[in-house]
Amino acid sequence: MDMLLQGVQIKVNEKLYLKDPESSGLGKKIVEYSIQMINEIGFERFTFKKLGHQIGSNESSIYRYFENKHKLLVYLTSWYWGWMEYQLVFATHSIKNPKEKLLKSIIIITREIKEDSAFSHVNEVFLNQIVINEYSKAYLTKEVDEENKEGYYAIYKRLVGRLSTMISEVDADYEYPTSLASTILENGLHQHYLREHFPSLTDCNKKVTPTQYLTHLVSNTLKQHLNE
Amino acid sequence: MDMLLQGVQIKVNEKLYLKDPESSGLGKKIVEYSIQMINEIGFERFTFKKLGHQIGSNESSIYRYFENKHKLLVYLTSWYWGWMEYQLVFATHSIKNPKEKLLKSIIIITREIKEDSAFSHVNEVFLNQIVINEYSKAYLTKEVDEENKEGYYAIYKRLVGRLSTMISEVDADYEYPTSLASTILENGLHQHYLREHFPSLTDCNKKVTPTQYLTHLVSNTLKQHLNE
DNA sequence: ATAAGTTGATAGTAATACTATTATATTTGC
DNA sequence: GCAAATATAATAGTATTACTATCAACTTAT
Repeated sequence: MDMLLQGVQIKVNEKLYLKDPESSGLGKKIVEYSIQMINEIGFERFTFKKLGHQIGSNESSIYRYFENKHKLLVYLTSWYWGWMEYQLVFATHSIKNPKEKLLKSIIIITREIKEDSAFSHVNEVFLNQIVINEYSKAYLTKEVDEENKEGYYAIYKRLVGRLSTMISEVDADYEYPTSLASTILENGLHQHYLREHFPSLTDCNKKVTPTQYLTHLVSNTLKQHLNE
Repeated sequence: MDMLLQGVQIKVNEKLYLKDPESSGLGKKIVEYSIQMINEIGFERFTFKKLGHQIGSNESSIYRYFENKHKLLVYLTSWYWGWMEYQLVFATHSIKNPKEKLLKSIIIITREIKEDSAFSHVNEVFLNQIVINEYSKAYLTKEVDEENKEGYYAIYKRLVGRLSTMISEVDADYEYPTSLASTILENGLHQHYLREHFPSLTDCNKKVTPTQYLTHLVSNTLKQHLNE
């Protein structure tokens, strides 16, 4: 996954941080090592104190970048969705055929990330794991409506919107393009999780990918309509 | 939803509690008010101390029933899935036609719970909300594999299994019955959540239910096969 | 009536999730 | 090259969480 990423920067909502982590060495370290650490010990056990220790920096310094670990998680996952959106647009913009375009998009969105790409301090492989294991915790909170109003989830929503549009371009009569789009994104993550921890709850395994399952699902759902 | 529930007891894994909450008045109070409180303030803010205060009991007494709030959450959600399984079996056991049976099951599983049923100290309406808002947090932890081995998620797995079987009975050639079953369960909850907090991410709304969306999805996916 | 078990009250510990203050580096602007 | 501005580190402190331990009081079963 080596693309023309030099000069490209993923923009996330500025309210997610107190000081832009991209603006300094320490900020980048915070991002780099928080990804490593959350992936390793999980979000619950992760603390700013531990992270400070790990990067040879002070807890209080980290608090100058992020108000709390929840906002850091929303920041990291937003970044991930921004990166995903970039991949999606990049890989599909030249595809004219709507069906082909949609199928390509499903591949991009639901595949497992196995290789780190060109953003030096962000490990997308780990970040993909974090999104699978922790993303729900970012929005399943009592503050979700306020945060949503503040635009914390704007990138993710834009991504669902893009996918929804592509679905409608394949089948303008399909009644649930947005629900189907959100299902692809969310259930893509879920099937990855099940494959890893609850193999008896999925048909996905080493040989069958969530991509295949969801491609089949979407394909048949829309084909049905086209044949009517 | 008034059924013959007298004499029926939902059994959950015994490792989830230190002392069976069904065995005493205090235990039942813990269950009743923890459901209320988690629903009200959310799982993160919920503590045994607050609960103790609410029920006029001591924090330490609650710890004699549940090791920690995580196990209480797994207990409550297990109970919910056990209750759901009961509803499912009860409502579908006499249906012979596989397609009809599956459709009825999807309704049972994905509908919003609006009425409290006959289990005195368990409010299923609140519990349904808790499952929508908090269930992922029960299994998205670093301890999931151990806990799974201990059988904490057995009821949920059995429920997915039942649904998967029903799918295969409608279409024996469909390649992803288990994934589709887990999608129905999980995405059912998710669409309810989106409808409430992210209306722009779903086509479900006051008039269109997650049940309709998922029924349509499954119907078309399987019909496709039957028509081949 | 006594023993066994349950609950309540109190105290205490380690960790978490911060905030505040001050000292020390480092950067930058001129 | 130096002063001013800014960033970071160190230390301390608070309230809350998530427990554990102990002992007293009360309830129930025999």
